[in-house]
Amino acid sequence: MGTTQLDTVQEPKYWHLKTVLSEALDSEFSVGEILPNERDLAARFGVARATLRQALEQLELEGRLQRRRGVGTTVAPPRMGVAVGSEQHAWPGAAGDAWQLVDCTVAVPPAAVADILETGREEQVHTVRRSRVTHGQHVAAELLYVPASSVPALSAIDAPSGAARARAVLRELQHLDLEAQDRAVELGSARADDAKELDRLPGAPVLVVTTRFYAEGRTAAVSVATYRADTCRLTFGDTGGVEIHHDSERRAS
Amino acid sequence: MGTTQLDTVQEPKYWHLKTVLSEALDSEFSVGEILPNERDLAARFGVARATLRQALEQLELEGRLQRRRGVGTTVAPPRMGVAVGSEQHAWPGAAGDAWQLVDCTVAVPPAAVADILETGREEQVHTVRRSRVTHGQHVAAELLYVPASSVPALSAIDAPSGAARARAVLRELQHLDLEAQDRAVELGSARADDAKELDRLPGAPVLVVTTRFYAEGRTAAVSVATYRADTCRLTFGDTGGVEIHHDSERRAS
DNA sequence: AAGTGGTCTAGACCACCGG
DNA sequence: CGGTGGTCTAGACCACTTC
Repeated sequence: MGTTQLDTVQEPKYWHLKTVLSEALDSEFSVGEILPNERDLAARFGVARATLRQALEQLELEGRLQRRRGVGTTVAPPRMGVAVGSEQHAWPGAAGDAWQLVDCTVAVPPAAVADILETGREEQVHTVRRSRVTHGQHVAAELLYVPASSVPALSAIDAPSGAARARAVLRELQHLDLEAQDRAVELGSARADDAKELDRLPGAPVLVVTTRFYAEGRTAAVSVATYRADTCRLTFGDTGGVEIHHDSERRAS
Repeated sequence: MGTTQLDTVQEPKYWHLKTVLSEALDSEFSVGEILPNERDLAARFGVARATLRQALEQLELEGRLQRRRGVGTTVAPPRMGVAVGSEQHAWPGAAGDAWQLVDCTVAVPPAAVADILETGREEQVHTVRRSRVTHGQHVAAELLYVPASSVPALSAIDAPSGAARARAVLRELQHLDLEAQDRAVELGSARADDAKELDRLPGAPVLVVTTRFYAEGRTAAVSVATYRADTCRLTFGDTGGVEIHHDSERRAS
């Protein structure tokens, strides 16, 4: 990349810098390539390191860069498309649904979830933890909240623990008649536990997908899935039964 | 809020600070209330202003705070739910669809859009600009790209300009038989023009919703809608025909 | 003019990864 | 161990809003 001077304009330096870097990434770097370190880059552009970092943060947010402490900054591959619309309505755990069981506990859910489930704010529910791996990348962590009333066959005490218990909860769920589901997407920042599972630092930007499952006229379960915002593009197949071909579900290694 | 000391722990100060502030927001502030200014807050917690700002940035990202230059930092209302799933498939511009026409130009779209449309990268297309207002708030800016081949009745030169031209393009679109649509959501940062329309600074986090409209076996139009990530929760109605009642579509003033 | 948040600097030290 | 990105400081000045 050239050592182009930053013109003295009435535009924040970090914004200008981001543009310059972005163009350099397009033309002079290939996916996976390592950039010079932050101190060198800052010196090359004649700005303080903090300013340079502001530009890099933006580019990372847009999925153009990937930074790892102790390693360096690399050019990120294009975001991968991750199907969220879920082909037809199906309970979590239906045949091969891209999610991998981690474990299951019984715990009091966050107040926001309790309100949606219409359980009391102190009431414990089954909490299944799952994680999603796509194209070899860890892209999402999920917590699935299932009130005991949705899986009456499961006694809270006799079920085995961990993954076996998780399987049991999901198996019981399939017995219910799924009437509808409801989804919302919003921006969030990764909690410490999710961040660890996603191999990011706490606070990393994530797309939070909240899904509400309806059965027997009420909310039978709620899923809160946390997707890495830097590497994922969430896709919703709304194709009305028509088969669509994409050549865009790619991700270079 | 208390002047609680930040314990010396092995956890970033800004992270701890964010937690403390978050709890204070829950218990001691109400929506719309103005926080003390950044210099005072930093002094009160015994940290540098930059560190305090890191915590505030996180809270703003999560939609808990709203900051405005020259004004101050206020407690944000809960995010508003914005329907994106679009009740059944429909062309943009169908009866009362929450969007407001701004204008229309003929221009070369970004390369990524040209690729999806399968037009040449130099080919000009109709570009309709719309904006979305929900609950009195400016929540989204959209660019709708329509190749001339999708609206053959419109000659590129004789159509009127501005909003009138936009209406004409949308009217012609309705004549096509919409076969399917396809949607993706990803995180982005606001370009200067979108930022201005959304009353944010350039670079503000946005949720970018890309919708592809299929008709006559090909992609007939592409919409790129930019939603304010701080104030919006995108909802997708996947309710399979069942009527669902929410009590959550609220937004305090 | 006064007060706010936004940008920027030039340093320092820390946590983590790799050889 | 050396090198990387992550955190933090204590200042300064700027852009904007409000009065």
